[in-house]
Formats: sequence, C-alpha cells, structure tokens
Amino acid sequence: MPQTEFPLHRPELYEELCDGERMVVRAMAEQTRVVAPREPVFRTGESHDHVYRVQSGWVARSRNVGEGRQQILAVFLPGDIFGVECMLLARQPEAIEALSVASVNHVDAGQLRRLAASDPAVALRLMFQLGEDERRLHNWVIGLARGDAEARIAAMLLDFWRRLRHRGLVTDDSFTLPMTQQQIGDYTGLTVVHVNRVLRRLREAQLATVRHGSAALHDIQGLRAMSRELLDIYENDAPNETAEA
Amino acid sequence: MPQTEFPLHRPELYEELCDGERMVVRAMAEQTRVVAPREPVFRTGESHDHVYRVQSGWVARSRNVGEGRQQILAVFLPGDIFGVECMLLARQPEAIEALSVASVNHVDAGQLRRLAASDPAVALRLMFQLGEDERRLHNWVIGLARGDAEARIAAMLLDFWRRLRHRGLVTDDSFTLPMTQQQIGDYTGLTVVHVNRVLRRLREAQLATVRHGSAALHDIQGLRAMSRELLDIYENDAPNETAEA
DNA sequence: CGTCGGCTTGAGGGAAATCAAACGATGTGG
DNA sequence: CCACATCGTTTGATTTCCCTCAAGCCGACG
Repeated sequence: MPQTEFPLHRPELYEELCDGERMVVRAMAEQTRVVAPREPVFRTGESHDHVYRVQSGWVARSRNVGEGRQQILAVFLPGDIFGVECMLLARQPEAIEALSVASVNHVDAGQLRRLAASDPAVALRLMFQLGEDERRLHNWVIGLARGDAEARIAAMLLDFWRRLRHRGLVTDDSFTLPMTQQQIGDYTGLTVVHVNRVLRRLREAQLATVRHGSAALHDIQGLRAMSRELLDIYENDAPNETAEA
Repeated sequence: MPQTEFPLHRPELYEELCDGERMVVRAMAEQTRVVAPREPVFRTGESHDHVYRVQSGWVARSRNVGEGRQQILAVFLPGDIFGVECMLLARQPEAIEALSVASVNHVDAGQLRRLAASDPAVALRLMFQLGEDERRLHNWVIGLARGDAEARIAAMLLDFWRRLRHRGLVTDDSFTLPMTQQQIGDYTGLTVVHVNRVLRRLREAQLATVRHGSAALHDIQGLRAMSRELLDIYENDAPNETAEA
C-alpha cells in the first residue's frame, strides 16, 4: 500500500504528488552530504540557498535562545524535505543540525524554483511538505500550551513511531531514538531533570522504555490515552494503529 | 515604500510576489462573506474546499481541546491568506472563527490550484503565505516552550502591532484588539485569571494598556526586552522600529 | 431590577524549574 | 591497569510560576 507514504494527502493528488517526489529526488540526486551527530547542515544566519531532503538518519531544526539553551523546532526523518523556506524568505533564524549520522541530498534553491515553475507536480510536492510541517507545528503548539510533561513526551514518541512506520522504517514497537535526554528536553520544552523523571515514570508504568538511544513503546494505547488531548482528529482514529496495538 | 508589504521576502521575488497577490485578489474578488464575532468561517471537520483571504477584521484558527477549552493556533489579519492547506490535505482538524466582524474573500480550491499550476506567481504567493505562517508558528513554539506569561503576552502584542503596521493599518502605538482576555488566554496557553494579572502588571509598569478591545503599547523597547528571547533574529534588529520607539 | 458575559482580586495547591550532587559509562594518557 | 576527565543519566531538596477554586465587581441589556 504505497498510499501510506503521504498519509494526509487528498487522494486525487496522489499521482501528482509521487511525480513531484520523483522529480525532486532526481534533482537532488547529484549532491549528497554526510553529517556527523551535532554537526550543522547549516548555521543560523548563514546564507544558505539549498533545499534538502533526508536520505538517512535524523536531523533537527533548532534555534538558540538565550544562554546556551536551544529549542528544537522540528525533527526531520528520512524522506522529509526541509529548507523550502529559503526559496522565499530572505533570512533564516534557525540552524539545522544532525541528531545521528545523517546523509542529506540537496539542490540549489533557484534551480528548484525554476523546476517548480515549470512542473506543477514539483510545486505541489513542496507545498505538501510545507502543509505537513504546518500541521505538525499546530499539534506541537497545542502540546506545549495544554499538555503536561507526560503528555508531551508520549506525543513525541508516538509521532516519531508513526512517521517511521509510514515509511516502512519500523515494523514492531521499537526504534532507535538518537536523542539525548537533554535534546528531548530541548524539543519538549522541559529540563533534563524533568525529562528523566518522566521517562522513569513511563518505564515503571510499562508504557515505554527509552534508553541508550533507542525507544520501545510497550503500550501504544496507554501512550495515546496519555496524549489524547494533543492528537488531532486524524491521529485519534487512525485505523491500522489500533489493530497493531 | 511598498516593500514593507512582504517584510521577510527575498528582494528579487518582490515583483513576482505582487503579481501573485494581484492574481489571487482578482480570483477571489467575486465571492465575499461577512462573519460576525464568534461565527465560524468553517467548522472542524467540515469538508471545506475554499481558500480565503481576510479583507477586513480579525480571524482566528483554533482547535478544540478537551472540555470546552480551545487553543487558538493563529490569528489572521487583513491581507492574510488562509486555508491553503485544504488544497493539499484531506482533513482539517481546525476551525476558523471570526474574532471581530470580518469580511473574507474566497475562491474554490480546485480553481486556485489550476491557477497556481498555470501561473508560477500565484504558486509563489501561496507558498510565501505558508512560509510566513510557519515562521510565526516557530516563534510561537519558542514562546510557549521557553517564555513565561509576561514574555508571551508582550510577544503577542508586538506581533500584532508589527503586522498591522506593515500593512499600514496602524501608525501610532495603539490599535484595536478584538479579543477577550479569555481568547488571549486561549492563544497564549494561559488561564483568564493569569492573563488578567499579567495585563495589570503591564499596565502598572507603563508598558502597555489593554482594555475595552483596544491595546496601546507605551514602551515598545520595554516590551521587546520582556520578550527578547522569543523574537527571532529578524525581529530583534528591525531598524525602523527602534527609530519609532 | 435581575441576569449575563467579561473583568478583577484573593487564597491555596501542584507541576515543573532550579540548585546541588552523585553515578555510570567511555575514552585517554601515564 | 589505574587515575582522571568527560558526557549523559539519575536522584533529592527547595523554590517559583501558574493553575484551580472561589467570590466580588462592572457594564450592557432585556
């Protein structure tokens, strides 16, 4: 069922979306970079004019905020396209860093813009990525505004798991999670100390085990219950998940 | 200085962006709706297939979360385009409601998609709106994750003021703010009670007065200091603002 | 005049931050 | 093989910010 690759799309766009995906992949095929953990793909303020796509590994978009603290705004998994904004916006306050060893493909922004102008499927694929990112940010705003620490972390784990599954990168309930507890805190807006306590509680409650850079979700339903308020309609009645759990 | 209309764009795109804007406005010119405060433009889950543009008034994107509570995810001001996601994503967990009396233009999504496919300037204008929304969401995520109540409210007031100014809808330091304290809380992730206390503190500190549906920012620099960590690079050295303050 | 929505203020409690310190792996050099 | 430094994790004690609960106030409106 290839449809799972773009889970939220309008069905009638599927063909065109795949066309666009192929075109983007082809345009990016020539240039690849491999980055080590904590190594930036590009830095804050750096004039970057490339659009990227994750080939393997995990990558984060983060912004420095005050003394040595950072906020992780998004985590990109294999298949995600990022940096589309640079085609439009002049300045970029965010940095992109690898979480694990990661390889990314990229293409010149101007070149991609011309491609998008000549091929609507490419423009559609890019817009789709922006739309999907926006929805994920909406969910995250709600998590930060309304969820407590447990709900946020449960929602984070479920989000990663779901996305990896949609791409066929995970089949059971466990996956590698290349983030330190500090980075989890930077993402969820919590301190390391508190992240640690919550992870212990999740472990003790037999809900999930996060350790040594890997996560195992023992009780999907329990985690979903814990983060229920934060999940949007689509996520709350995803059919093939309840079957799995 | 028409450039201020799209504050963050890449300069070389200005012409095309304006072309796109004109095309979108023209395509939407035929259909207008006027909505009263609290009246939905469309509801959660409603299959909507139109893209909108605010002509006048304030409009909010919100999502219901649990018992009678709602989270406001974004506030749209005159000139903003919203609902672009419906061209791409099948389901929409958010509702759109008017905050003040508002008039919105709209156009059928399929029609707009064909227009975007035939005219790259239209696609660019739409992508620009998505990019700008995304940046604002990034800022807001940081605000919720890192900022305390005062920083969030200061950032909110500055954001509205800045956006209204860029569109020439405000010349001095005051503007109408058609939101109740409850709605401000729904936006900033705070309770009414706490919003009220913070607004009192801002008033007592001669920073800003929010009352009777209007806001007056007495000390822009003070407000910016209060929310400094939450503002992105661009916002922290906007030249013509320091001059104004 | 009573009611209703929105604003204001007070008192108490709880979730998470802060401060502080120890523990366990891993690696490095003597 | 043993200091020893480093990085990430773990745990405890205290403090702070904000929520909850509760009640009073004000203007608008029937």
